[in-house]
Amino acid sequence: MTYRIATFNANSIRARLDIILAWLSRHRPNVLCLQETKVPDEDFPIKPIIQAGYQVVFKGQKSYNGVAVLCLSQPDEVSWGLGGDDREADVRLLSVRVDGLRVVNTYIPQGREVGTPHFAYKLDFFKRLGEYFQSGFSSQEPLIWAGDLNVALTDEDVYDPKRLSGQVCFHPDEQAALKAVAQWGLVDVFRRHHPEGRAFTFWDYRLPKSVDRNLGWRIDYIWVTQPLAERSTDAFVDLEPRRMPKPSDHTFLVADFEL
Amino acid sequence: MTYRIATFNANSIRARLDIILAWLSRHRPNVLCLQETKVPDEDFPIKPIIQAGYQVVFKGQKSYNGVAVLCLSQPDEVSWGLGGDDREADVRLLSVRVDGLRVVNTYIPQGREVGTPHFAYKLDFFKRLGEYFQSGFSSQEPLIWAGDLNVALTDEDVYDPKRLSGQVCFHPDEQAALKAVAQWGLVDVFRRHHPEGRAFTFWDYRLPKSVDRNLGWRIDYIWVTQPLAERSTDAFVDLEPRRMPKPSDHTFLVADFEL
DNA sequence: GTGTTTCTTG
DNA sequence: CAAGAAACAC
Repeated sequence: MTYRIATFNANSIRARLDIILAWLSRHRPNVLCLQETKVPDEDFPIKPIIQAGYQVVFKGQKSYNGVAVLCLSQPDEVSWGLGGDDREADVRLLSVRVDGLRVVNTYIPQGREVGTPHFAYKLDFFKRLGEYFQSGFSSQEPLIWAGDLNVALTDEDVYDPKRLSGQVCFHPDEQAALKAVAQWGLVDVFRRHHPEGRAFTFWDYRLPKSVDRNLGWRIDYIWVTQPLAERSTDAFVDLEPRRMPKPSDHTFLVADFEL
Repeated sequence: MTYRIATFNANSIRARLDIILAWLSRHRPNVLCLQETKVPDEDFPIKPIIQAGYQVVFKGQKSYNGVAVLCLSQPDEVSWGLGGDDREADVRLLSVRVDGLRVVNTYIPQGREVGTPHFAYKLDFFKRLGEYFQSGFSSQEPLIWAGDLNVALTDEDVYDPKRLSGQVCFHPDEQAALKAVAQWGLVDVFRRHHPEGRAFTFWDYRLPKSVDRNLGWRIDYIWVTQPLAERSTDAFVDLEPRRMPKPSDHTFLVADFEL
């Protein structure tokens, strides 16, 4: 049976609720990872999601960050954050076990400007995430790491690699940090199915007509361990939600598996 | 042929653009007077109005006030304000000649609290408006005075005359000031067709369920000189726009004439 | 450009 | 309750 997992940076789950519900109804993923829900837990829109037939786990705060995982099956073994006393990580990393799979949903810090404390925090977040996988899981087991990673890895992953080289989200230090995490034993399922070619998941609101001119970035990912890579049948970006009225600046990335 | 004129306090023309365009398309008034456009002239949404088949003249400012007149025919002899050096009156009174009629669109000051300088300005505005009609026009000619006058005249014009008596927008001094203007030779076309009965044009956002409980005020008017009063065939309040999502706190008042 | 919050106004 | 402004973040 085909098992579908998707990821979407909603940029406010409340502002995007209609788009998300329509997308769930149309694509019926087994799991949807959401980032930037931007809502305190007491205001999270649980009801319409339940009504759509999904289980939901989440953690958020006012204004910034916030992650959620929606599942057709009941998830178990839910955990948040990277351990230690970094409470911000709790609204950036949400891990669930569902249908016998481990799903780790992350909203990696954006980093603001190269050289700032925010940028250092981003690199450190990757480092701790690498340790998190290393010490907590086996890459021989089926594990999915999905989310907005706020890093484009190659020249094919940004609209203008020359101009953007060294900028935040396209800087060698970030790329190395992300690769180091993946080195543990993760495969970029989108690239597995599309080894070359541009396909973006994010288009800045601030660039006029960025979608029409395809001035985008591939910064949302679904990485999987080998047992799942072997069973992956397809991966694609769905442009449609980014072309709807009042879109997020990101769109949905989808991966299918034959389980 | 039936000639239709309407007035609407939009409470932001940008926030109400869809409601206004839908209403224009459905009711096709020859003239629509708008108040509280709340937009500087450089940001006024001219294009969609032209595309709807209307000419438009307007004057506004940031945040507060602002008036506009939309016409199927091209208006001429456009003027703003009451003369003198009161620049606020320029974004509260807009006069056009169109189809051989004089249309004076006003957004009368709300007055804030009885006894304040704002209340005094409101009374003075009425006084100067009386002089404006007296010295500039003949009540034997067809003239229309429309807009948000921020005064309810009778006990039939507010939801609770006992409680509201003496309050701002239902105070004897305001009522006298409005009547003194009308005394020049103007007929309240809504009351001409509905000599009694409650029919409101404004429901405060702050009163819970004010529309359902009909806790309203009749403070928007279309007044006409005798030549037009004789030709008036109907006048009505259209509740529908006040029941739509994201409504203004006012709704449309309409008057039809056989010209 | 599009979210968020907080403030001010009616 | 719902406009607008201003500040902040991405």
